[in-house]
Amino acid sequence: VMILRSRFLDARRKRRNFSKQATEILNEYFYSHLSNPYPSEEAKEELAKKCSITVSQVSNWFGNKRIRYKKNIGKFQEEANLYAAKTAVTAAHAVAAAVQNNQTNSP
Amino acid sequence: ESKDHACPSEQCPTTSATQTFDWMRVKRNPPKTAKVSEYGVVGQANTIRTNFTTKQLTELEKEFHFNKYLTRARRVEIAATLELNETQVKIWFQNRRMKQKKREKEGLAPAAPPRAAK
DNA sequence: TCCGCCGATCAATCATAGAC
DNA sequence: TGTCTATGATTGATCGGCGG
Repeated sequence: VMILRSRFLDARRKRRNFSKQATEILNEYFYSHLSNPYPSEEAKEELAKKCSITVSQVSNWFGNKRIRYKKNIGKFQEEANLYAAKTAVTAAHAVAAAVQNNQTNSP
Repeated sequence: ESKDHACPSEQCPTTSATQTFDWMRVKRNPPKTAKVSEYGVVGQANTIRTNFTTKQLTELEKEFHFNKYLTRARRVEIAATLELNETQVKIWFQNRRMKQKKREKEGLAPAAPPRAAK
């Protein structure tokens, strides 16, 4: 304890929660890409702009989200279903659906 | 870009997209920071993150300002002085450089959108 | 084949904001 | 007002790829 938390004045002290809508945007991306929630640098920049936060903050958010999600999947079940329903379809699913259609409907 | 994969077969109408994808199973190997005391192997199963002391961090920081990169000789010297592995010193400098880069980038962009026109 | 670096990420932890 | 939980940030260390 006496180990004075040297950097007891880290920058992490005055933390600010992101806006409700920013979190909304981040969660939408996360759950619509649940199979691979690793946004590219470009995607991060876009998310950062939409959320009015920095790219680093976007990276931190995804890093924390991934770790905490897999640590306790059950705890996020409700949230997952909420966003799964809210989000129409992912690019992957769209492609999969297209393939499915092609197979059933021979052009 | 989007290289989705692993999608065995989805047919769960009730439990939607809640599968266990590979990224959820990723497990990192524990640190191999084997502390070698004078006497042979004090093989401490160091599976914990080392907590550098303020003194060590101060010295490392000082050295960093002098040189962003270390030479083998300097690394050995510092490791001995601070009682750290050469690897720990090496990694510290690597992380420090990345931190430096991140800061430089952060402190020059989010300022204000120059030509945003209207 | 080994080593150092980079970029991204992990994983544990810190410290605070918010819920109760 | 004092916990207990949610969450953003920090950081030692790992992973995969690249170049020497």
